[in-house]
Amino acid sequence: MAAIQRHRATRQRAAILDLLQEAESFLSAQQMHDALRAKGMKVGLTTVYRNLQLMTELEEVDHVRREDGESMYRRCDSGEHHHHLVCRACGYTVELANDQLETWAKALARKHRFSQVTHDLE
Amino acid sequence: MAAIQRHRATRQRAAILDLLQEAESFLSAQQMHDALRAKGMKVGLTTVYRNLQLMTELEEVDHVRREDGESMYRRCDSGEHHHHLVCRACGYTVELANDQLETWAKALARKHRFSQVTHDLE
DNA sequence: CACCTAGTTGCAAATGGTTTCCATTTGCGA
DNA sequence: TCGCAAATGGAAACCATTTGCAACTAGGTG
Repeated sequence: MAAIQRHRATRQRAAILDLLQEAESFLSAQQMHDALRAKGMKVGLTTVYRNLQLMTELEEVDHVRREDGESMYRRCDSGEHHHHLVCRACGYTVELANDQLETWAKALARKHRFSQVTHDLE
Repeated sequence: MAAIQRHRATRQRAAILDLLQEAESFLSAQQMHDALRAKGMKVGLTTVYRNLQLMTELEEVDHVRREDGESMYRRCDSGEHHHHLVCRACGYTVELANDQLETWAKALARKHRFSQVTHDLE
């Protein structure tokens, strides 16, 4: 949001980004924290949360909520608007770039007199 | 879950259901609690949560999560699978019964070799 | 109608994810 | 090398939701 913002390159931030880079599915903040500690890195849970929040704002990672309300994060390949297909069993995820849905959503919104439609689909 | 379960008709349960009946949009457990107290009714917050949980299991109410993770509940007209169109400003909601989406979702799932697809769309 | 008992209630305390406080550390431009 | 704002992290605060438990009650039974 901030017009000009300087972000430093810290060991912790790099570690979190690396972890997300390797991950093949969504991870929760706590899972990342555990994984980092397991690797022997000293990173505070608070720091993980703060960086994920920052990266989400910068749109470097995607953020979705599980059914139980826990936040899950994932580094996305494209910076564009898209959806995910998530396996409930193993968490395997497929990214979707779907114009059809967009078109459909807009038409639907018009029909019901809504505007500025955004949507979530998992 | 229990095969045979007897549910009593209590003052509190009726009040919660009434409130949902009148509501024109989603309500959080806390909002309901406040509303009931405002009406002069003595209902414990715990009771509100427990009844909402029960009603959700019995599929008498729908349950969705707001962006911030808070649970919102609404009594639905139809007991069938459907989606909602929610106004981000006022909370006004439209229920959708959409076969097209279902079909699309299934085709998409097949394409990516998923099965037993469920989805959320708001 | 009085009784029984499992469903129900509600306060307090516990949970669990996430955020805030604040003192200390650390990038990094000058 | 200096200086300082950004960043860190452990503890405490937050807040929605859940659980423990003793008291209460709807509603079927004798």
